Amino acid sequence: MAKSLAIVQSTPKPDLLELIQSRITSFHASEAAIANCVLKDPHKIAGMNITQLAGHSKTSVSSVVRFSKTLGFRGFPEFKMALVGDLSWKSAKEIDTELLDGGITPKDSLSEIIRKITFSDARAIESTARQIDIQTFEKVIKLFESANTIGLFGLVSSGFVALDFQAKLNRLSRRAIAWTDFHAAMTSIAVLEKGDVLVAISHSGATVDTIDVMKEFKNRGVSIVLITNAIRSSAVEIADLVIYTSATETTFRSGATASRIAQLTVVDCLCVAMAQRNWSETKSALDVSRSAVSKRNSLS
Amino acid sequence: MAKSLAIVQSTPKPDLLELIQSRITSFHASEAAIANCVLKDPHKIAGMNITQLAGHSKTSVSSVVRFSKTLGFRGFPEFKMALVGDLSWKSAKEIDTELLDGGITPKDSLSEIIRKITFSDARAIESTARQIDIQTFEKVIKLFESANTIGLFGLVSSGFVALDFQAKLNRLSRRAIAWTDFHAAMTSIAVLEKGDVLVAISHSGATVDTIDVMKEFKNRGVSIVLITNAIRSSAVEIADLVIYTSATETTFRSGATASRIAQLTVVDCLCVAMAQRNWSETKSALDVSRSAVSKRNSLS
DNA sequence: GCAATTGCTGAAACAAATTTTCATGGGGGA
DNA sequence: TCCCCCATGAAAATTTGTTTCAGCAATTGC
Repeated sequence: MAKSLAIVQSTPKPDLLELIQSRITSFHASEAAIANCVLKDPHKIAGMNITQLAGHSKTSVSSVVRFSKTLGFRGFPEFKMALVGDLSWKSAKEIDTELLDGGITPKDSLSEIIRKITFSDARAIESTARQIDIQTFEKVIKLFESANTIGLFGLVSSGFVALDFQAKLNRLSRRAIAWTDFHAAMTSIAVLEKGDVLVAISHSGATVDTIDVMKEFKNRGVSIVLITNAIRSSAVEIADLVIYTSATETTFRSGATASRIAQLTVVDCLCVAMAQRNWSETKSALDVSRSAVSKRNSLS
Repeated sequence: MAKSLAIVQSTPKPDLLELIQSRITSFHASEAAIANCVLKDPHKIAGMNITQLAGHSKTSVSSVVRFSKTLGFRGFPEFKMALVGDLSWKSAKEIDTELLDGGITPKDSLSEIIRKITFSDARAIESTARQIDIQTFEKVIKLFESANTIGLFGLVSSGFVALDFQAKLNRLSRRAIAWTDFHAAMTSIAVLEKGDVLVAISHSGATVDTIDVMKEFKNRGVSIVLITNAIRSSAVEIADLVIYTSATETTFRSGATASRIAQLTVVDCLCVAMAQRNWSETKSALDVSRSAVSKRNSLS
C-alpha cells in the first residue's frame, strides 16, 4: 500500500483527461471505448464502479482493470481517485473542458483560435512535465555524461528538434551530431559506437525510417533514448530509455506544433539539467559561446 | 448509485477538512480519533483503505463507516473520494500562488528544474497569447493572403522557426521561402517584390543581419512583418507590422527555448487562422499533404 | 494460402474491500 | 447497586475489484 500512497501523495496528476486524450490513438479497441466514455462524461464515470463502467462502455471489467493499469495506476480504484482529483482540480482552475479538445471550427473568431491553440500548447507542456519519470530522466542524463558522442535523429518537424538539441549540446561543449534523414544517419553510422547514445525523436513512434535507424544503431551497441508521444509503439520496444511527451493533435494541427513544443521543452530540461550538474565548467563554456556569437550579432 | 453520482457531480466540497474540524466537538470518541487522523495528515489518509485507517486511528472499520456516514456520505469510498477531491482542489489553488522566477540554482533537484523550465515555457505561451493584438494579427493574415510569395527570415534558433513556418505555409499550398542566413536571403532577394511579405523573426530585435535583411527587402517595396520579443528595438522601427512574443530568458536559458516556443505558437496561430479562413480548400490540401507523407511514413 | 504464433478480449473464479449484523461492555441515571 | 442505553469492534455477509484462463482474431512466417 505504500506504493499507492506514494502515488496519491506525490502526483496530483491534474491532467488525466489530457493524458488519455493524447494516448487515445495508441489504445486497443476496448481501451479506446473506455477512454471515450471517460472523456465524454468524466463526472458520470467518477460516480461509477468498475462493473458499471464496463457495462457503460460495452466492454468487460477485465478491460477496465487493464485500462487503468495501462495508464499507470495500480488498479481501478486508484484510477477513479485520480479522475476525481483531476475533475476537482480542474474545477478549481476553472478549466473549460470544452477547450480541451482544441478543435477549431469554421466559425471561431481569431481570438478564439488564438485562445484554443495557446491553451493546448501550454497544456502540452504542463502535461508533459508531470508525465516525466525522474528516474528515467536521470538515467538519460547519466548516459549522456558517459557517452563520447551523442547522436540525434528526427524527421521533418522532429528534425528541427534534433538540430536544436545538437546546438544546445554543442554549446555545452558536448560532441553531438544531428541527422534529419535516414541516409545521412546511415552514412555516418560509424560516428557512434558502444557506449555512445542515439536520441531518436518521434511523435508517433511508428515512423519506418526512425525505427530502422534505431535498429541499426542498436546493433552497433549504441544505447537508444527515445522521445515520443506514443506509449505503445515499435519504437518504444527498441529503445532502452523512453521519455514521453503528452500532446494532443487535433483538426488543423497536423503540423504537430504541440508535440514539437513538448519535445523542445523536454530537450531544454535535459540540457539545463546537464548544465546545472557541472555549474562552473558550463558557466564558462556558455560565456565563451555567447561572446563568440555577439562579436557579430546579438543573440537572434 | 444515482445518489453517489449526484454527490460527486454537484458538490465540489471545497472545504471537507474544515467541515470535519468544525464538527469535531460533536463527535463520539472513536469518530474524533478518526477525524484527528484525517486532519493531521490528509494526504496519507487519502491513500489508505478502510482497514488501514481503522488501524491507524486505533479504532475499527465499523467506526470508520459510521464516521463517513456521520459526515453525510453513503460510505467510506465516497468519503475518500471527497477527500481526494478536496486535496486536489486545494493543491490547485496553491500552485497558483507559488512564485517561480524560473532561475535555476546549483542545488535544484531534477524535478525542480523540470518544474521551473516547464512553468516558464507555459507562461511564455500564455502571456504571448494575451499580448497578441488581434487587429495586427488580422492585418498580417490579410497581407499573407494577398501576397504572391512569403519570405521568412530568422537566424540560429529563430531560423528553425522560419523553416517551420515555411513548411506549414507550403502545406497550406502557399508559396513560402525561408532563409536562415544573410547571404542566402540576399542572393535570392528578387524572389520577393512589391505586394509580397517578408516575415522576420528575432527575439532581440537587434541582430545586425536581420535588420539589414529587413532594410533591403523594404527598399524593394516588400511589406515587413516582425515577430519579436523586444518592444523597443531597431527592428520594430523598420517593420510595418509587429507581433510581440513574451518570454523571459534566465540563467542557463540563453539557448532561447522559451522565446522559440512562443514564436512557434505565434506561427501556428497564424497558420491555423489562415487555414480556417478557407476551410474547405485547406482541408483537402492538408489531406493531400498528409497522405503524401504517410505513403512511406507515419507523421513523424 | 495455410499453419503457427502472438496478443486482445471477456467469463468466471478468486481475492480484497466495504457494509451490515450482532454481541459486548462501559457509563449514566434511577 | 442495578439496569438500560448505546457506542464500539469482531465477524459474517455483501459488494467490489483482480487474476486467471480459454477463445478468438489478426498478423507473421513458411
